Amino acid sequence: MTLKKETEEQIFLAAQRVFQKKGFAGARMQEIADEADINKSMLHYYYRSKEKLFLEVFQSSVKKIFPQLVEILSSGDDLETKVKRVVDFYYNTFKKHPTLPSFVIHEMNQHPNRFKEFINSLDVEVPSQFAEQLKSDIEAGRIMPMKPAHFLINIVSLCLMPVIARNMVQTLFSMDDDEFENFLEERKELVPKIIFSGVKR
Amino acid sequence: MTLKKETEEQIFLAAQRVFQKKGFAGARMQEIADEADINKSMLHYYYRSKEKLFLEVFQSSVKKIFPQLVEILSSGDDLETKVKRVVDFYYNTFKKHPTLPSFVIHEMNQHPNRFKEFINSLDVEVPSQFAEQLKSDIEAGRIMPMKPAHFLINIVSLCLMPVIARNMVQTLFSMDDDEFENFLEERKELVPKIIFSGVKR
DNA sequence: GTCTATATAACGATAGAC
DNA sequence: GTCTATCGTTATATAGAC
Repeated sequence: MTLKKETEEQIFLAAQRVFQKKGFAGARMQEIADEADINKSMLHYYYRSKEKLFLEVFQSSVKKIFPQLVEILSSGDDLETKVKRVVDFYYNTFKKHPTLPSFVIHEMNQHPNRFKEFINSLDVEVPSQFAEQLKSDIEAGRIMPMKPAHFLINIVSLCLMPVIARNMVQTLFSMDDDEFENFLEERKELVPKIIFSGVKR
Repeated sequence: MTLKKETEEQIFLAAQRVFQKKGFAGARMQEIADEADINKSMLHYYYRSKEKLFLEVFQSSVKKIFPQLVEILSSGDDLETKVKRVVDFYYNTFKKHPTLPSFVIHEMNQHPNRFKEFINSLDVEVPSQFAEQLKSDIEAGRIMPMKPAHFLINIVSLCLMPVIARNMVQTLFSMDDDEFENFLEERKELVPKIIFSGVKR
């Protein structure tokens, strides 16, 4: 008997890497076992099935993206600070887990209803105070008029898309890995500027 | 003998639907055959293997996204017109093919090198004239200062992300399908406004 | 708990009749 | 060109020894 907790954790971490890279359909239990350096039977011993192992990884991945976002939006900060915190949070998270967002999106699109149920079970909701805060910044001319949904989707789009489509960006603009890292760093400053670009003159 | 061309075309269209929805690893030859209402053996008769059928679908999908983009950027239009045309083009394309962008991104991430080679074989390149055009609009204060790569990625991000993450948007903001369609319509106007929001005051 | 061996099912692909 | 039947492989999952 090695330590039970360690083995289970090893499997989970390996599964996370493989699922996030290959997706559920593309992942192989053998590959996860190899990645964890653990016998393939152990995967079933601890998680019963590929499906159950996947679900744990998927739900844990979703939790990395949404609750933190809502937590920042619910804070007492002013809007500009919130936006900067969201941008920072996303770029730091995806630096550690580059394939996390495309994984969540791909699997969410495979099972939309399962995803909806899980999100609802987390009750992550955009705080009602947020809409008023946005309205006041719009009236002050700091942000161009738009609904809260557009505002949030804009931030998320500008942060996530370059990470998801990294290969596209590097190919089209002939960037090597260092240049791409630098590109992302530049966006940390650029994205909040765009979001707070005020009304068109 | 039914018409050869029609059968081959039927298979391709069915494969397009299934691959774009499920991805290569998640797609089943039997499902493509059912979707095309054609015997499974015919898939191999016309396309030899799943891999070859997939490649045709993937390459055709990539061609739907990039060459048109470059064509618009290379035109004689002023920058604001170009942006509006790009936004219109993407929203119209993805209205017809909602799963196209997430499919291309997912498969591109599975085989980055294959993707790069194919893109290079198309020689889709951002026209050199474009950087100068952007510079002149920046100097005129119509756009906040940034490199061409940021400018283009911003447009693509704001257009593609809501389509790719449709289920996320609809879940978080409790939109039904009609409300979501309306949301996209609103963005057709909003995105160019954001892009041309000028310098921060 | 961990391993080897194996059951079982699914899937891509082909052979061969028509 | 189109069909049925089937081969060969691979993948998930389990049985059973240790």
